[in-house]
Amino acid sequence: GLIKTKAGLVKTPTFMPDGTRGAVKGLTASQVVSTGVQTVLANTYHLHLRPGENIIARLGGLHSFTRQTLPILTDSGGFQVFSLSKIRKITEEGVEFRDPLTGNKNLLTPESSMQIQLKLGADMMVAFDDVTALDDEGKSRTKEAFERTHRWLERSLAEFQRLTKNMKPSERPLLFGVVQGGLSKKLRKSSLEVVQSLPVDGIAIGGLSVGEPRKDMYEMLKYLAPMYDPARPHFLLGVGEPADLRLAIEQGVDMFDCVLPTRNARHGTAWVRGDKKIHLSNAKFIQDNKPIDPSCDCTTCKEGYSRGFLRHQFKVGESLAGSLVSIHNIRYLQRICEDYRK
RNA sequence: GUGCUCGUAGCUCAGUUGGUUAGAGCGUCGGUUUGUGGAACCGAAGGUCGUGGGUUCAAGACCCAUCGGGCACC
Repeated sequence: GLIKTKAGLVKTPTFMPDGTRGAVKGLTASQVVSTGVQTVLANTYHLHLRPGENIIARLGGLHSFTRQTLPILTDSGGFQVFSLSKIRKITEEGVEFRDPLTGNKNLLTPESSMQIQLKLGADMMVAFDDVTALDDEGKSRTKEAFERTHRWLERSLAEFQRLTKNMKPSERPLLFGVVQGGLSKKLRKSSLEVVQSLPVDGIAIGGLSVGEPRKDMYEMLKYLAPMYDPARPHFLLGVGEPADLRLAIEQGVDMFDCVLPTRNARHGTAWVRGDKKIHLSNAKFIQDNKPIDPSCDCTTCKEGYSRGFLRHQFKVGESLAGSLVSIHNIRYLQRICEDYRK
């Protein structure tokens, strides 16, 4: 498929690396481009706290601020306040939470999430949703969160429409609604119907890949596959294992984002042909002169950085190793996407 | 040569008036990571306590000798 955004076209399926604080950790904007990805993610929650959307707007918006020319999708902050569950309070109005660094109280609502994302200058935005875990405590809240996510979606959409009504179509960002419902097929189906009944530009599937057995996620993706609106892109939030990507693409998913390629990279883990993982800090690579994956076309492999060199850099704590392997891992996922486009 | 001082894990060091199976940090080795509070975390291996005697129910610790390092003095 092809997604038209105000910053350019995005071919799907596509993988988006997470540039949570405005940068994919350890990479320059052009290094990110060099991996062949079509779009990157940035985060409402983090950028709102620091440096703040007003500062970024004053510095020309996300593209100017981060020097990234690729289309940028901002996440809504819903997942972040979920992962900060210890210090948050959910009300119908929104989520109250404390800045983990300063202790300051903050309130994120569907309306403020839309305002922040627009101020940041996002090309694609996500509606503010209520995310739950899939453990026993989370399960007791699944239905409540599912219902609230829909009410919040209507508020997100209303605020989005209010703020963008005077924009030309070519300047207007795209808005994704989020499907919730935990591991309940009944709720998921209903949630998908609600989201697709509204004039959102894309469908995001949230609340999966949060620790449930892989089988459960696969089953849900297979179940949802025939029900997607084919005219709109389908975005599976938070998925980034190669095998998961393949399965999801085969079940009609168009977009992914995940911290895994970059987090793994910083910790010395690289994917190689066959979706296998290697731990570059292992002693067996001390004298290994081969690139991470001889069949890979990423710049790290093409320029010949050896496993032995990378191991050394990891062992002495140089951040270059994490950057070089991030380029490789992102490229690995991007190649999976490209293979499916052929 | 004399005096003082120090020798405990690969490294740097804890180790109570002598009291279970001698600990830590770092390093080494292995693993975990799914809409980034994490360049984070979890686990494992690794020691005849310089050596040899002695005292004691019991010694890393006390005594003697010896080897090695450091410092001071002659």
